[in-house]
Amino acid sequence: MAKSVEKTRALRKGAWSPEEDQKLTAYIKRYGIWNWAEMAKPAGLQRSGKSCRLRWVNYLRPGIKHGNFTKEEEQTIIDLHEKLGNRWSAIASKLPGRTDNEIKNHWHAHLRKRFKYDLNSLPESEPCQPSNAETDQISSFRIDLPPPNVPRPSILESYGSISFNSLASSSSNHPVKIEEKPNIKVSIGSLDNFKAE
DNA sequence: AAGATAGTCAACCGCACACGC
DNA sequence: TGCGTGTGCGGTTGACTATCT
Repeated sequence: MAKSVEKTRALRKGAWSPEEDQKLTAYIKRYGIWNWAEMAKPAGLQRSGKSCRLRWVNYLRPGIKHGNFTKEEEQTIIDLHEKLGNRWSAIASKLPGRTDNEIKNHWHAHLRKRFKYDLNSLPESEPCQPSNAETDQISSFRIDLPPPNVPRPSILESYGSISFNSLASSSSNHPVKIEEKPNIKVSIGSLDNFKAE
């Protein structure tokens, strides 16, 4: 399936260009997430499904906080890492807007180093809040009908209402896991179109 | 000013698991 | 029930930037 598809065309690697970001975002806004492996082509991207998913989940998804971790977030990471170990996705699920990749990076870059020198007294650091522009990205979200000749996203058929974050960060095959993700309220238009068709 | 080093973060890789057939 | 496929996850790498010498 996707593997064979991906084998047959040269896939781009490396950093994503703004154009690629725009294409992926526009495609997902319009059609939703139905199959990462098959989405790339109609979206006009020469990327693997994995690459698209990673880019979306870790960077493009609305609600992602970019910027420094607050003291509270750092403490949460420390506490959860003590309980859960290197289960970054589980830790990320407790920190809305933070991705497992970001937490993992932060841990390796900051916290492990801190633990090395001083386990108990974290140095003071100014919390850095994400800009309004970033948080304001969580606004309305419209999903139209899928393009011709592609399967419908089963996730949208199964749920009458859905949080955008759930839609964005999960596969259509694992609806149970979706509910564990932090809820970010958004409005999604045109869901009825799926049912009506 | 230029090279070396350290820090940061996006992205890739490979494995494991869930699911559908 | 086994196999193929898609997705999620954790570890790692590499590019880029900042700072130091």
